[in-house]
Amino acid sequence: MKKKQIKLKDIADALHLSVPTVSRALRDSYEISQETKKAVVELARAMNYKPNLLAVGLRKNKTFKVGVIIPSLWYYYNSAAVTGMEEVLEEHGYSVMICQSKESYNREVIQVRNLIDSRVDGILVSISQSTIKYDHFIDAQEEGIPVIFFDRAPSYEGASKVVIDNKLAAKSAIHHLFKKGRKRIVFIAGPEKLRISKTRYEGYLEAYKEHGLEPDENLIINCNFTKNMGYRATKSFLRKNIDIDGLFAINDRTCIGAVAAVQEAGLKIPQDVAVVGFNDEPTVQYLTPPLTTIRQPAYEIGMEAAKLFLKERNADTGQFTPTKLILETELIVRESS
Amino acid sequence: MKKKQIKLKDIADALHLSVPTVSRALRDSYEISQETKKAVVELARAMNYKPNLLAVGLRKNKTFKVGVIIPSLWYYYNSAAVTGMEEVLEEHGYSVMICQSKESYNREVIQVRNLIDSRVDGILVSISQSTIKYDHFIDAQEEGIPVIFFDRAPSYEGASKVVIDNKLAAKSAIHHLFKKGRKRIVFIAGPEKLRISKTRYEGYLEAYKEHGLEPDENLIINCNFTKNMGYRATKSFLRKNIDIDGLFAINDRTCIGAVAAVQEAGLKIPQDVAVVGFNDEPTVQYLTPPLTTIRQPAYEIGMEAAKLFLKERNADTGQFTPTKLILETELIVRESS
DNA sequence: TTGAAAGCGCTAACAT
DNA sequence: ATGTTAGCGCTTTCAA
Repeated sequence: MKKKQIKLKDIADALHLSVPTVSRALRDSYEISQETKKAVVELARAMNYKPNLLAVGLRKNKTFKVGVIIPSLWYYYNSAAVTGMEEVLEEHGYSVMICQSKESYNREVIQVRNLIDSRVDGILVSISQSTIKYDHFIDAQEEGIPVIFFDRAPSYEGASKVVIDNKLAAKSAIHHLFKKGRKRIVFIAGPEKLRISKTRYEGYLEAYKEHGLEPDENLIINCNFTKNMGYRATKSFLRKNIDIDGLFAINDRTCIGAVAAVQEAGLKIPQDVAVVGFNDEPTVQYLTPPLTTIRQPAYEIGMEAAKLFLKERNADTGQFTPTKLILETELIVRESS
Repeated sequence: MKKKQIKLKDIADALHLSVPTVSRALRDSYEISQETKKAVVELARAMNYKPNLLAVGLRKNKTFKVGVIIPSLWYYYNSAAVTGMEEVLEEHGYSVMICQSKESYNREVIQVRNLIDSRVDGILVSISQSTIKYDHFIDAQEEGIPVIFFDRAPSYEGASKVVIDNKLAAKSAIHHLFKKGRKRIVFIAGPEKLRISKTRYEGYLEAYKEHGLEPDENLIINCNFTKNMGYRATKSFLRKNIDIDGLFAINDRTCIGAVAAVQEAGLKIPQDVAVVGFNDEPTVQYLTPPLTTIRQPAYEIGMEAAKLFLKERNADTGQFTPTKLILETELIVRESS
């Protein structure tokens, strides 16, 4: 049943031409006569010729594949970013290979190596929670593969990044809660090592300072990035009976868990505790009460990261200046605050 | 900056061997002496040799890439299925190229063609809402590329499938509502053309029949697969003031919209209207009230689809019998019913 | 305007 | 146990 793949030679033979001529004709080279071009193109269509991308890739040392590494497809903003990238890249003939690090540094390293081995033309990464070394990315760059960080970017300055201003976003959330008359705001800070956790925490602190209030360290909860962890951490926090009137969580999932814990403790949202999340995941507007949260432009982040790749793919490695793009977030106020 | 890629020849030259010998040594061929093997392997490690997969692929006519086409990464069960596939496939050295059809037949066709052009070793598909012709899949099969359908499979019998028993699942939901004393159950049926919509509708009808009740056609709502559509469709349905006491939605997203509409109309869930969704998306247990829903084993579906691919990748095309795997669903009872 | 020759990096068939 | 030759399908010299 297996159909034979048409190759250049088949067309060449049929038209009594040579293979290179056919190749050039199909690429519309100036050195080929109009008639030849026409004949070749028509026959190629008729025979349903498809270039063997492996052969082209081998020859040109390009694969037209871009590797994307994200912590997890479950994260709404990761999927959104990937979709934004595809939007941009597919127009330029690239396809995307998605790898999930599952928040594991080891997996991330392996995936980068695999992508290098697969000779992808570029790597776009949102780093895992546990990533603290960046050698694997440097390796990729040394192989001539441009690396672009998006969303979760490391401190490493040798590559371009597309991020949001996490500090500012956190500040805006806290100031919003201040405006609602809240002063004792719990911060569910996420994993300690993660850079965006720290940065958002800085925003939290700065907001307090700007408001002339003293932050209380007891109000900080570190926990992992899941609903369950948010639930459990909040639950055990509430047992301490510390006085609170507001809550800001590093992301919506954790926030959903926290909200459940708060409600179980008999506290009313927003009357007793005003709540703000982060990310504006699709379902949070249907929670009871609908969640106030910070929308980050994940789709746009993806698009911009892809555009940076397109810009850098041909740049002479060695001496290009990495770009740092900062996109704006938006506070979406709903009934939880 | 760009490091030179080490190739077989570099190793061969360094050891005064021929390229094929090195190649065989690295693949642990029986015909190579132990010492040579050892020397080659060690040097390869030391030089950080990585085979050029393009060249290997060109030679062996394999790419170790598998194409996956899904309607959308937003759908929880799609992401889950993809993750399941990766789990299985990465062990066998395959990487996955994910394409989102975005429910568009045209995009799906283009993506299949691209995957064929990229010479993927297999294609795993959950078809789009608007797919009614299957020529593109047949094309792929004719090129010798195994095609496996998962989740949303077409009626086309020429390829293996991994699905759930949609009729049975729907029946179990309706019977559950019957047990709760409900008789006038709205069915939010999703897009009319979609096969799983029809099948779940059949389950709805059969349940009624088995229960000795006459189904009422006025209780069927057709609408698209989004929260908003669920909301709007339910809203306008409720305006007709038709008597209802139960609601079953084709998926959780639509269901969330429907629930919002029902609650806005002043009806209590589950007292006035008992509600069952479909998919058990991660957030639905945190809705108010937590949603009763049907869990489909998306992750397992993905794994099984991948395993079928592994089984079929070497089978002689032409005369293999397609497998049809049916996985079990589970009704998760929560407070909405 | 076209063709011949060479080579991308690898592996398989056929020597030896 | 190792080397020689050839070829996967394409593009890029270079030559005519």
